[in-house]
Amino acid sequence: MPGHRWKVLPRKFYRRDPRAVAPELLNKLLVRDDGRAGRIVEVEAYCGSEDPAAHTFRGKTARNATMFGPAGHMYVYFTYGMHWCANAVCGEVGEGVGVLMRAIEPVAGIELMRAARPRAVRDRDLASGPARLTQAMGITGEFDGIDLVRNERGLRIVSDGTPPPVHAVAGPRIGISRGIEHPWRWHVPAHPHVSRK
DNA sequence: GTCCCGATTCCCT
DNA sequence: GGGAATCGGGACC
Repeated sequence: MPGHRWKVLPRKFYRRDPRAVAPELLNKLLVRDDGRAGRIVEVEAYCGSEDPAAHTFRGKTARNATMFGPAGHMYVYFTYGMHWCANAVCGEVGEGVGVLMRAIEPVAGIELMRAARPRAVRDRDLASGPARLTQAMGITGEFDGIDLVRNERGLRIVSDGTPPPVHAVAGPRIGISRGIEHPWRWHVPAHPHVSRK
């Protein structure tokens, strides 16, 4: 992989409102040092104490502690008794805000992703969905709290120079029952690897 | 301690 | 479109 041409996103990129960070994460690359990499094509912002859909809405707990920590770290949580989901922590320490990565387009290490997701027949099913994404990339609870800026556990988010889409599609978030009025989901227009239309 | 349900996925109809 | 799988967090008694 031409890693030397990739720039790791700096801490300051994340130290902002997640609603500003989220659309700018589109077209960035989530990269593992085992060769797996994918282009981020769908994200959602979760906004702490002002957002009833956020895990952090009711304050800090053992489970969500990472979200209240420094920006640029990764919050990984377990849900539905079987799935992991991954977020980039944003904002300032104590805010409990971040961006859920919902879909990537596989761009490297696709054989490893296939091995991790043997049931996915089509490439577009490999990582189009928040739990599919973590399965394809091999992300589990062991990655909760890692510093993406420092490439901990070999995981990072980089730019290859591709800008975010000029007109990202915004709409309601998926799978939530409260806060549905907020258009805090963004995806690359007409991209086949987005989890839903 | 008990109970409900979730930032989901997959398979069946 | 509907339901099962599967279990821990968190609200509430």
